[in-house]
Amino acid sequence: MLSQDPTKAKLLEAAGEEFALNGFEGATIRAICVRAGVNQAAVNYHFRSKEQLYAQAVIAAHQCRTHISDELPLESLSPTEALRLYIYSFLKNVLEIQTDGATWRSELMMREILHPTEACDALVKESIGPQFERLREILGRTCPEADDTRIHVIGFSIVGQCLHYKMANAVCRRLMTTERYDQLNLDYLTDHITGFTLAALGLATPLDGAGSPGSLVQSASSEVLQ
Amino acid sequence: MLSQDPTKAKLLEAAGEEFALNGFEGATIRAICVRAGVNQAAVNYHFRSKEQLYAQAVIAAHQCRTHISDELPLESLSPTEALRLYIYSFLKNVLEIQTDGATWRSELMMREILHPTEACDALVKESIGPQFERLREILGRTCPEADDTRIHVIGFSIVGQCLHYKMANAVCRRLMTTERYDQLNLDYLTDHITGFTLAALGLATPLDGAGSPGSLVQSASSEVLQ
DNA sequence: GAGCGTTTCAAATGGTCGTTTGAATCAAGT
DNA sequence: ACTTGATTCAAACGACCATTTGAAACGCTC
Repeated sequence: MLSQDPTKAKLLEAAGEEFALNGFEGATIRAICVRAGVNQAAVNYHFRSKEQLYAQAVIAAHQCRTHISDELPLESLSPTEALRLYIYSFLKNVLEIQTDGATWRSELMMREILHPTEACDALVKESIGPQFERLREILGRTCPEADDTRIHVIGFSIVGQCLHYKMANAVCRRLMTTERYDQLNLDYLTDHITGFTLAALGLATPLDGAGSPGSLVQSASSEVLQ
Repeated sequence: MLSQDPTKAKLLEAAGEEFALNGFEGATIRAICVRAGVNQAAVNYHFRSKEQLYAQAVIAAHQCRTHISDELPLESLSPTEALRLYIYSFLKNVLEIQTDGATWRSELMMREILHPTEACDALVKESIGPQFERLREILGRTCPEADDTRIHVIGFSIVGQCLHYKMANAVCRRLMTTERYDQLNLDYLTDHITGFTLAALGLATPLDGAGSPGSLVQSASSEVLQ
């Protein structure tokens, strides 16, 4: 946590968890302060209101997130390898298979995405935007002639596929038997979404009759395929 | 609205709008009753509590929705044409380009998907499930050898791409310039997602260097491409 | 250790929430 | 016209909410 003041830091952490769990309206200052172990009046002293606390909590939450954009050596990989690694990392965050127990951060982010408040601008500018920019760099290499709009919608197709397992998780569970749902681990989904996307871009053979991800296409493949 | 009682019907309608707009915690019984033009005590008389009203409102809301599964002649079309029509109809619902002003119904549905309550089971069973079943029928024709899990994840890839423009709408806007965002109308997105998906399945040529959706592949195309 | 600005605290404030109440009103059978 | 059961109504209930208050506790300089 960036804040030097331990009370503010504890409040931001506790507020993030409570807001993620119960939403803005559902979370109470009382519960936040109990969780933080501070007096109830501290919220209105350090922040001016519940709204301000929420905004600060959202910003603070994603400042602690490990950013894909910061750690992955995407430039040193081929476009297809970079894309696979990006999807893998994205899914890993989405599926909350994280070593630390900070599963509430992405939950808070989903709430802000679906029902944006004033904190959304900061969230996009500092976290989502740079992360998406890395994806656009990869796609710029796979589709050198594509215009900016096209790059964006291809990016949205990739991100949309990944986020669906977070956003509509409850529905996905109910649409499948439990045993089939349990097959959808990180590796399976990475293979599927990567294969699906690479085939769409002509960088791998299409999903076969059984729907399995195809193999990589050799260089200069796009001419061959057309 | 199915309910014969006009008071219950007005309450369910008003509750749906308020819950969609403000969420369960944010919506108030007072505001719902004002919107419905009924007395405040009517909620606890006709429904037992706010929770029950919410559950009934969610179920009532999607019972009025026009179901893709009911009206489209998917079986009479080729798989590729059926898929395009399905994606078009799905996007049309998602983007809320609907003649009636019932934009709040899909909003209520999104809330229930992201934060499911007891109403989620009914929602999946009666609305989402049958709709997804139609998609699975189409995909069963395009990927005859695929197992059930594979059909599901391919379906999720399609639905995920479409829903992203609803779920993450605010983020999509902020990631693009306004003029570029305005390009993303129903036709553009239908072309893109259909082309992306058909290419991934080997039913169309991959997106070209400019990222534009490719043309349809002739029959027995999968052997040619491999 | 006196003075002073900052931070914490228990308690209270006013407001709004979901729910309840009991009387008023309505509809229909006799 | 009277009875009876169902529905509506204005008003009030207790609970909980975010926020405020003023005193107490703290950290620091002189």
